[in-house]
Amino acid sequence: MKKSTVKLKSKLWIEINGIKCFGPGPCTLLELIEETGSISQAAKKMNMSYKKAWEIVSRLNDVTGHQFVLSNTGGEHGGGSHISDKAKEMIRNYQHLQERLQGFLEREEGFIDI
Amino acid sequence: MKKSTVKLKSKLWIEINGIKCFGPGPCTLLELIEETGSISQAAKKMNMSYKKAWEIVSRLNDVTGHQFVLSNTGGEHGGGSHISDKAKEMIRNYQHLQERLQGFLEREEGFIDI
DNA sequence: ATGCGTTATATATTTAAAAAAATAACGATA
DNA sequence: TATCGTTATTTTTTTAAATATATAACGCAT
Repeated sequence: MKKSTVKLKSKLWIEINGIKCFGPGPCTLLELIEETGSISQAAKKMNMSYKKAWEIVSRLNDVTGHQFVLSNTGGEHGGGSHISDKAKEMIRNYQHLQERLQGFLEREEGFIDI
Repeated sequence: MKKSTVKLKSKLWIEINGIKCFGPGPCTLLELIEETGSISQAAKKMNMSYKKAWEIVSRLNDVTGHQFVLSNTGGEHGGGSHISDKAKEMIRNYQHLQERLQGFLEREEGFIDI
């Protein structure tokens, strides 16, 4: 008889004025926009449709009142996007929070007994 | 200019052998089964289809190897269900954990600045 | 002017999840 | 044996989410 493995899992997100706008998906997306310089390439890298990526960016800019992502259309390579310092700060905060939550869950996991 | 309200939210669940089996839904369901003595009435009370409720119960019994919910079919009132001590223990553990997580999030919320 | 890759947006299609509906079995009771 | 409300299960329908497709605009380069 094999002992079963018990794991605590969670999903963490931020709501602004009641609107869910920042979780694991948006966080990864922002990182990839920074890395690739483009929303469409970022979306492709994480197997997300451009439309969904655009909606995330749009909602983020909208609800925070900050320009998390700045975009240009046209030009040499068709345009592109990059993220603001505010966005970078948000990424850092979220990741730090995520790590602390992970620690919390791992400590608690020991107390779950089935 | 009104300051926007920032809230940290999370969802917490337990996986056994990689299978998600206990979260807020199942927890409420078990409580209502205890309260009503029936899966169907419990499901109705929380606006859940009987089928989904039954699947939750089935998976829970299956994956834990414990009889979290014990059912009888037929008989005076058509049968019914009740939950085991193991299930009650699980509910307590989960709720306690949820409370501690809530505290964690509220403390962290102050550090999020947008 | 034409081509390029991108942003921006709307529309259509597909997929997955949830709910609803239908059916059978069960066992006490009348 | 007919009735009852439940559990148990399958099948159908509805709903929601995600994806795919299509189109226009943009501005630089050739």
